[in-house]
Amino acid sequence: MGTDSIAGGPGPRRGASQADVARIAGVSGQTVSRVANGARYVDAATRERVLLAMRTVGYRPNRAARALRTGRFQSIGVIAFELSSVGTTHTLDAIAAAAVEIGYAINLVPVLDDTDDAVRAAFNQLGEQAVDGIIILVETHRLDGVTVPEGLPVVVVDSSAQYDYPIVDNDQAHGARLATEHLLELGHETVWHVAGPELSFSARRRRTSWQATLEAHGRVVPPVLPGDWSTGSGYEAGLRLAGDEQVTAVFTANDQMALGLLRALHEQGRRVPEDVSVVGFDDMEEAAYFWPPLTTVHQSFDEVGRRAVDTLIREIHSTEHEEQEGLVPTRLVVRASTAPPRSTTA
Amino acid sequence: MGTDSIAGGPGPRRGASQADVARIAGVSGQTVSRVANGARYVDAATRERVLLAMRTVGYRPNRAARALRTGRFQSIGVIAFELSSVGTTHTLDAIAAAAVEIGYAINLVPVLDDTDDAVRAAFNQLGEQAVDGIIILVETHRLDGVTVPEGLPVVVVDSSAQYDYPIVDNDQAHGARLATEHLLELGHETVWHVAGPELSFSARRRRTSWQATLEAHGRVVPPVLPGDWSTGSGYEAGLRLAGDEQVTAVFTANDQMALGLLRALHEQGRRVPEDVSVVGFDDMEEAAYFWPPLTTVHQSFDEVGRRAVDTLIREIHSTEHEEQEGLVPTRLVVRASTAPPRSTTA
DNA sequence: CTGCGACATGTTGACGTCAACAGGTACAGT
DNA sequence: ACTGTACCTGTTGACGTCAACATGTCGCAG
Repeated sequence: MGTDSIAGGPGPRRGASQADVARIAGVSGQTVSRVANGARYVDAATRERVLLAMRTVGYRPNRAARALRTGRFQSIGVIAFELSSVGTTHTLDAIAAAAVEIGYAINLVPVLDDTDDAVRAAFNQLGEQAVDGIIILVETHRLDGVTVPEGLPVVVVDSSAQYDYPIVDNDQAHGARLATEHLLELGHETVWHVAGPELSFSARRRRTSWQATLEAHGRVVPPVLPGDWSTGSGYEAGLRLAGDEQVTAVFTANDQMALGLLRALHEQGRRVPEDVSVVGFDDMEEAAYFWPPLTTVHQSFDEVGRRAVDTLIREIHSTEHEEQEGLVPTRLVVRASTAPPRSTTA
Repeated sequence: MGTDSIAGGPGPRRGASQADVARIAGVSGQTVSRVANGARYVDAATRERVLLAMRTVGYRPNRAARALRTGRFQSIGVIAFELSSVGTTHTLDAIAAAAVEIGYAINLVPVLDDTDDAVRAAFNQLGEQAVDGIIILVETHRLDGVTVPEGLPVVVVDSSAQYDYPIVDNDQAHGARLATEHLLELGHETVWHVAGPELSFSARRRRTSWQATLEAHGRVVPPVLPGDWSTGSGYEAGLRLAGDEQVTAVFTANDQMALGLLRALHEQGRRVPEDVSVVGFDDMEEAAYFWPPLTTVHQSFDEVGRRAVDTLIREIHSTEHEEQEGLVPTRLVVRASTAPPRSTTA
């Protein structure tokens, strides 16, 4: 029979090709291509015949061939660091959803550790990967020595402004200011801060903004407690703060650390919010069920993801750089972990 | 000059090709290919010359062309549902890491909602996507009417055994038994259960195993409290259980629901573990910092992800199906949320 | 009845890569 | 010297697709 066996072609798995469809439908390959791509100028009857043939043989266009021919891959690369962090995960989720909706595939490249080499390796991967653009979800500033392949469009999800690429992010500074001002307005003398990791720009922005807000209100700026996003580091910070009666208000750079902090305060017999008020950052799903329910800064990861994709697609289709910075507003969600201090100076 | 401008080729972005490297190095394209793929029989000097040429022009092999030629894409598709769930995220993270280490790319396809159509759409995507195999992280049993493209290797991360594909998962049944027995051994009369969503096989396995364990010990099986993995649903369940003095031990199908439950119990003045013991499932990072620290079942998502990739790769390279089921053992982590009941029948 | 635009289809070739084949050279064993 | 084997390199063609360029047909204005 005409159906030749597995032998012959290079790869093992060979689905039906455009040519097969063309033969069955009695048209040229080009017409099949036209139908597949929804081009104009195809007779309705012909189109039907082709579609039928496609269905019978189970035709699927070969992305590799298409990409080779057109130079377009309909795919965007996402470089992510530490998928397990709340923000990254949510953002990735939103990015994936947005990308799929416009027919783009997601090429996920994890950065295994935060050495320069790992980051470079990730970029190299994407260099030979078939992607039309890159979204960087990496939470480190270590992108210096790294060369982005050729003129690949790039969008960075980060609050730093030191790249030449468009940036999309939650408005960290605004959120941190909201959190700090909220505590001051409640009557607290000053606000302590448990920071995120040094290398994270988000963390840095939150810290800077907290400090600036305190200074703007003429308050003392207490020493920063170091943290690394983890619940454990929040717990450590909590143990250190619990001993100090002066501490009546704490702003932690994320919710997970806030959880650890709450736990440490409980253990040490400091009540929240009666003795100490706590504000987090992220508004992860669980935050509303902390004990007590956590006042925190809500971030719109969905919106960030969607905007990142939008921006990247626009970069891909346009020729010139548009260097806009897209900050998504954050908002304070007041729950039960904050209250006026017990002994207000009055 | 020889360097022709942007015009000419189809796509806009054209990096250096094998031919360019060949010209510079003064060899044939085939030799460049050999160097790129580490083939034997290339003279050391020649290899150096080629490598140098590669570096000068910044050559990166074109994955699309390679895939077209070889029929191999060095890429695996991951179909994931609800990225934001703890287990899925961790597993995806591990999968990505494992895949990258062996030079495979990850093609992430989210299932936007849990309708059949959405699942089918995801598969279709991967059908024309360039992937060598698929890992299914979808937490639903709705894979019935779905046709997996051709003979694409598939690995399912799920506890159901109803597919013809290899399965890798944490040993849910074992974990649930451990949790239940732990509570019985502490002296509790019986154990209540807050279940995960109906459609989830993991949830179902945990529930079935909990029930079987109770029956094996001749205990009364209390009615199941419905949940949907969310903290909120755990809270609801907690409110319902808090009123019943009979309830002294609860096993929730995941940690997030346990958090909600703890909160509800606190609110209603039921102390944990003095009045009620609670066991979760997942051992998410935060669990150790709940109030009180949560006794829970630890899952090795890393191991599951690694095994899933291993299995898939083996499927890709071998011709026949190996239908083994790889269950990764779980273990109980005892913290402070469990204790003997106050009034042991003695 | 000529000509021109809108419609409909087909032919050719190239995207970048690698498998298959086809030389080669060098050196061992006979 | 002759054969065989290990090594090294080049030539050719095809993977499946689509852009560019043919050809057509049809209907309608002039």
